Amino acid sequence: MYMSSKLLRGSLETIILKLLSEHQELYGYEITQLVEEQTTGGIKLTQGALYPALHKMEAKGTLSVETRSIGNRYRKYYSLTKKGKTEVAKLLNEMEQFLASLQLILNPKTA
Amino acid sequence: MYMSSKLLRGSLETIILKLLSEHQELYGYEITQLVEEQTTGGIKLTQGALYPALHKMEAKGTLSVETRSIGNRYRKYYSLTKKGKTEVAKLLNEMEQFLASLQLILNPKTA
DNA sequence: CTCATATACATAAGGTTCTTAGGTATAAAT
DNA sequence: ATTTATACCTAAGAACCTTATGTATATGAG
Repeated sequence: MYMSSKLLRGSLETIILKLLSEHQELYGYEITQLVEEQTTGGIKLTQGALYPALHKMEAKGTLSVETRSIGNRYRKYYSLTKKGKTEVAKLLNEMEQFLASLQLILNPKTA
Repeated sequence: MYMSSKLLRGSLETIILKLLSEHQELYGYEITQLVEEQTTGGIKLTQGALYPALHKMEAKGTLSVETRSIGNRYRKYYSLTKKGKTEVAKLLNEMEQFLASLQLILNPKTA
């Protein structure tokens, strides 16, 4: 499990929040599967990046956790807090602004 | 002079190479101006990020430098080496792939 | 004419965020 | 029975940036 691109730097948190804004709750491993599926393998998260990110977001108060037993195992289900919902909107907005700027560099108007 | 977004992490080198693929030669300060103009202020490079990046790219062999006197001052003009031209293509390709993947997360097909 | 701002280079300390590498344990598949 | 998948975790180190600072010349405003 690897991440594939240093371009991902800085966008992991936004990606996690965005997915949780569409799924109500997700556990860590599930997030890595979702990202890989939705991007058809284009983006693969490393666990070394994912878990610390989740813990950080929980500490910040944007995510809440509920540990649930599945047979002899457990999963930690994450969901957005109220603060998290505000944060998604903010980060998605920032990302769109940035991507728009980046497009201006990548595709300069030939006008 | 500030950078505005942690999302820029990892894309600075690509941006510099892309601009030099369109301008033949540019000096450092000129690059910061160009980026700010082309993105209408959306992206502002910091000198603390720019100059080390230029030095690193020169060391890697993707850029060549020519120091030129302008009155009592000097400017360091950078241009793409042969290796640099190959690198631009590669990095632009990687960035497009990544952005395409990112779009799949941001705008999941509702189909 | 003087003082602030713009131009133009540079480095260094520190922080964030990742990679890489390891560790533990259960479940399923070959 | 052994490998692969699931599912959590941490730690050392690297990479890349921010912030702060330094130096020096040129220009513009009052």
